[in-house]
Amino acid sequence: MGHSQAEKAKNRERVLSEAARRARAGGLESISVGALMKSVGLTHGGFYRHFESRSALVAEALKQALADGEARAQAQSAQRPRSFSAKVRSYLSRAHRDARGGGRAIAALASDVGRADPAARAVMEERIEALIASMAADLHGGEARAMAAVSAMVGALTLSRVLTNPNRSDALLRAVRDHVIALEPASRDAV
Amino acid sequence: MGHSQAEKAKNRERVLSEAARRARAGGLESISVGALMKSVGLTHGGFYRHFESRSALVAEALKQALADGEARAQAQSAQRPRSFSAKVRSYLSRAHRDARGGGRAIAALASDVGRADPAARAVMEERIEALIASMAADLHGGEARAMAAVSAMVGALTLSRVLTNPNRSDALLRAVRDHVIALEPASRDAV
DNA sequence: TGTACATCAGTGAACGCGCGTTCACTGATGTAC
DNA sequence: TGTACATCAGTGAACGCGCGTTCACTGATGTAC
Repeated sequence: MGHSQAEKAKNRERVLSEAARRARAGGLESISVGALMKSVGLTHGGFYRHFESRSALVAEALKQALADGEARAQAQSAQRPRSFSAKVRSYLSRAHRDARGGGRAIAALASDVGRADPAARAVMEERIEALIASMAADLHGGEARAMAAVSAMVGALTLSRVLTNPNRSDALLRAVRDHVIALEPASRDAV
Repeated sequence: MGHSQAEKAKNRERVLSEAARRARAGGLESISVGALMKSVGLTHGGFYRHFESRSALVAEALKQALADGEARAQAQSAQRPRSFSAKVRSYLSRAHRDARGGGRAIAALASDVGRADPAARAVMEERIEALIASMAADLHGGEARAMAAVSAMVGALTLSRVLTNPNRSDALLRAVRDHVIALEPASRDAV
């Protein structure tokens, strides 16, 4: 059994990213110390060599969940910058709706965080503002339209995960996708 | 101490509506049998004269939370039918954002329910479809636009509850409110 | 380079606590006569 | 109308269970000499 410093750092990261995955899939409250450690192949006692408490982990897991989602989105657009419509299509895709543990974290965790303490809310606030700013840039500075776009995307993803009728869920995603894409001036004016 | 049948029915309703209030404020998982009974002035043991289990209560509380929200909305428009823009203004008001235990339940509970069993999802699905249909009627049959409107409203309310900066939260509500109101043909064409 | 020792990641038993649930009991309700 | 009795809403102690957390221990790591 190796307990080197390098392995410790690696284990900490494995615990954290598994916690982030669980948070995205089942909410922040679904993170349990025992189940978490078990799923990375460790026993619960060792948890406290990495984190001061469950609550400290949850705070970090929220950050990690948000960062993971953005990293994934940026990885997709790394080769060449993706168009506004490609971003919207990806966000409102069936694959994203069904990727419970994957996916971006804002939609999955927004109502959880809305009920949480101001510190957690501030962490997510920063990511929401960044998303609005990024959309506003795509929309050539229209912040109001960017807010509408982000709200519609987050709302649609959340609602599509409730609908049990797959056709209706798909239809909702498609309708909102087309609506948001049409907010882009270039696509409106066909420049 | 009176234990009449009339009082039993009244107590059951008090427990249920308190459970619905707690669900809207803190999520379905925030309902605890002990705290719930205490807050209506009873002891925990009596709970099982009214509900088979906590999980049975949660299912009913979800229905109640959804029904309460709609009852409140309908009460407002009882005197005279409210205009589309009045409905949107009310939904995206600061008062609604800040009414944690009051308010309508879809936005507060959608991500919780999205992770829940299909039965719970079907309960909320019905209310989502009804809301889309009602908005579509206001929008003269534009179901796609109604889906975009509902998504934007639910998303904006959820996100506005995360933002800690009150000015930005207000700005988000205003931007989405104006955007959604502009979806109504009459308001666009100024008939 | 080799040896002795301190460190500390990880183990697994044990802890207190809060939770949902059960149960024997109480006493007002409401029915049968 | 009055009396006896069964019912059952509500009480509060007790239960098992899972949870977060603690702790004595193990043994590989990595440093000091």
